[in-house]
Amino acid sequence: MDKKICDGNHEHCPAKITPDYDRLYDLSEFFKVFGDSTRISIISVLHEGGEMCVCDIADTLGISQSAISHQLRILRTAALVKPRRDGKTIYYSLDDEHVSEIYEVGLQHILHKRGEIEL
Amino acid sequence: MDKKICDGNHEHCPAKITPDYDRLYDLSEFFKVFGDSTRISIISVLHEGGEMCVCDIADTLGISQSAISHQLRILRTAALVKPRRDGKTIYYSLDDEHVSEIYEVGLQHILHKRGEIEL
DNA sequence: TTTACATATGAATACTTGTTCATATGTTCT
DNA sequence: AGAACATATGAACAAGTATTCATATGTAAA
Repeated sequence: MDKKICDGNHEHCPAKITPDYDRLYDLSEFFKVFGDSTRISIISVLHEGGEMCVCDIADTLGISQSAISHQLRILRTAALVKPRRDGKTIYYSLDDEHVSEIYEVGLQHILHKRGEIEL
Repeated sequence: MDKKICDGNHEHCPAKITPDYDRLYDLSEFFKVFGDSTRISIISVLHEGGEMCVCDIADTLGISQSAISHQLRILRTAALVKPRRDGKTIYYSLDDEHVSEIYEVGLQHILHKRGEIEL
């Protein structure tokens, strides 16, 4: 009952590929976290400025403390940032080296597309 | 009228950072494209299998031709894939080397988190 | 223990987005 | 020209999500 959409008589009919949907789902969820301007801004700020407290992030970005806190939770859950408490203040920093790497590659890509970088 | 949220008396009050919001918005839009399971599956399939036509992508993933076509448009608009017409058939492939790079780094990240890879 | 500060969170709302269904476009073959 | 095939697209609906507002938690100082 394999419902073929096309007749399969194409010149280029590639070898069967069996996608690992679990992996791909996790992967899309991972990238989804980068795909919001507030969250990528938080990542950017932590990437540039290193460890920073919530209110300084909010102040730097001009976004409400509540909104930042909500997004930090998502970033925390995804293990992209990690908190460190010092008294009343909680400092956040990037958790994983992959985060910086992906941020940088993505940035290079859009700078390249804008012609602001030669590569 | 610089409404400070915190009093700024923290031990670690970092140097002023001025985010480039235009860049960050573009960057988030870029990552947003990766952040959908259908689109990342398309990217995955093209990454593994190289150039492939629409109906083979749909067939491989078990997703309707219409849904694939809609998502291909988004990928095309973001310049992540490029089409090549051959008669009735349109073959798609990954457009930019950055796409593969980001896909691979992201995959490594989640495999690492799952403990399926040592790094 | 009150008061003030830093952060987190629940509920509600407004907005975005992915899929389906039906149909349109464009190509090839007869 | 007409039929069949491959892909694209518009409209509608459902589902997800980011922000705001109000408030709660937790910590430190008075």
